[in-house]
Amino acid sequence: MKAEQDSKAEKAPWFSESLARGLLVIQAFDASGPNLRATDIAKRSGLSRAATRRFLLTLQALGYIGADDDRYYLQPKVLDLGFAFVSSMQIDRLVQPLLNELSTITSESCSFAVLDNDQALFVARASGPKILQMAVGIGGRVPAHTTSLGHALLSALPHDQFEQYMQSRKGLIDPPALTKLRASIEKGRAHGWVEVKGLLHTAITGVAAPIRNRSGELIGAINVANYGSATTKSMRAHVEPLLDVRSRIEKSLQAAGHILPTAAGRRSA
Amino acid sequence: MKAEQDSKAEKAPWFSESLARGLLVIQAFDASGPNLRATDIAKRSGLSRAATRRFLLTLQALGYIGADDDRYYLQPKVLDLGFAFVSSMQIDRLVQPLLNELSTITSESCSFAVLDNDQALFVARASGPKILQMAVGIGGRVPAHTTSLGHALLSALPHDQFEQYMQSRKGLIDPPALTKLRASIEKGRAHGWVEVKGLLHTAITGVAAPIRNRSGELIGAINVANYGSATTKSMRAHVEPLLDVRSRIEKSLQAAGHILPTAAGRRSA
DNA sequence: ATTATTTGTGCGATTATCGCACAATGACAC
DNA sequence: GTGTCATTGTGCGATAATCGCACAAATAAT
Repeated sequence: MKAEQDSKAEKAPWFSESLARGLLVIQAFDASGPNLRATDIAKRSGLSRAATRRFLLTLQALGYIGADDDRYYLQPKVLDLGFAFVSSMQIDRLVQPLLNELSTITSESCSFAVLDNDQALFVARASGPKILQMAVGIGGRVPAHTTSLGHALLSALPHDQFEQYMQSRKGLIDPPALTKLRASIEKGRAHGWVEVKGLLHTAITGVAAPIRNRSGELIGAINVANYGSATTKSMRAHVEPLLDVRSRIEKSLQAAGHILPTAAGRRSA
Repeated sequence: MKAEQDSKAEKAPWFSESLARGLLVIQAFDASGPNLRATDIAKRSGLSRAATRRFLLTLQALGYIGADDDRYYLQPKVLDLGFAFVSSMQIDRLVQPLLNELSTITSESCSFAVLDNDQALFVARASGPKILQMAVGIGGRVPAHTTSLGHALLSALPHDQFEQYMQSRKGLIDPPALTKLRASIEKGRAHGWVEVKGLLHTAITGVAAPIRNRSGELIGAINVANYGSATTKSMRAHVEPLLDVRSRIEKSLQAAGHILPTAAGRRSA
């Protein structure tokens, strides 16, 4: 039904077409393969070949794109853009050390993720000493309802946003699973943490807790995950360090002036 | 002496100012903290406040930036841009599994990195079972001369580019270290792999090998690293699996049509 | 209350960006 | 070898996108 973006849509005087188009070009590379020709990219991005070429040249001049003869490929520099996010959140400085600590205490893999629409997006991880490793790496995404991290994230959402999410999942998740999901989230809201067992894979068990800012809004979530034969009991033992590290991360982020410094400061009467 | 970008520099008819400026805005967030106000960003990016605002609004409309009252912050979606690189190289699908395998065989941490100017940029990693972990995570950078990965990368560079690198390091690295570096790289060129001990930290030892495309050009490098008391001998035992995995990664990338599919196809006479 | 900053926005001026059109190049078939 | 087809590089005039100033409103600091 997406009625927006129609043919003659008002045009906003502040919208920078060129920027939007240029970003389209970067994303045209996505899974499409390592090196593309100008025409391919034009097709993928829906821009004219001439425009595509101009953007490619520009990006090349800026060092984001390399060209070999007439094939184009992304340069590692584009990672700077993605990691502008990571460094803007100061993940490496504020979150990673505490995550490492948690991993050492629990001898398990610990991750930090944020919510991106209906997905949990892995931003940082401290791998545990166990052999089995999570297949999805940093920057990877997983449907929120399939992991403890996702449940923790959803449990910290405002009610209306959560209901909106649940609504959007209808038809995509079978009803019994949906019911279970809601139960899990409600338990999470009550306890401040969640436990999820055998959702993404039968052998995976995880405990997770949301990270909030000073005004209680969701920032992300951390978890402790076991990919083997952890008992519920053994996982429960990880909850205390989990919550401890959680609040230390929250303190740390707040001290760094993270998202909404005062948060009280809305327009008053 | 950067004589370029001078006041009235010819102006290129194909360069998209708007794209370049918009990207500047994203990067203005970098380490500057999680949420900035329009004026800050204008200052940091060197653009006029009006222009800055237009780009912020545009990026917000595209979902890359969030706004709260009048603070702006990056949304996780910007990671899509960075990971356009990772997915364009199909790291997760082609490299990560083999990296995991190498880590399992050696019981050590294994990483994949690419060369970005004078730095090794970590793109993927399989953490080993040991407690000690590398402090610098995915997306992180380290001066090339300080790690086995960096040495491997440098050893696969064309001679002129390598010499250019060495030239640029003069004055930044003390002469004896530079001499050692050159010796290490030459050994690397001869053997096809390098061993580096105690450079970034006295306790770190690593063996690494470059990854090349079909035409022999550098793509990246992988390594096996030990953060404890590994002997030279024990590390040597890792060389065989390292080289084995290296060539399997190369095959895998080539099969996926990686960088320069035929590579013979230059302009002939 | 008064000043100093900041934000939001309208506007006319400018120039950056558009996409067509053509020549040149290489791919491929026959 | 020659003829087709697809793709690239590039000029150009037309147009619309982008510029930054300037002013009002709002907020924070003195």
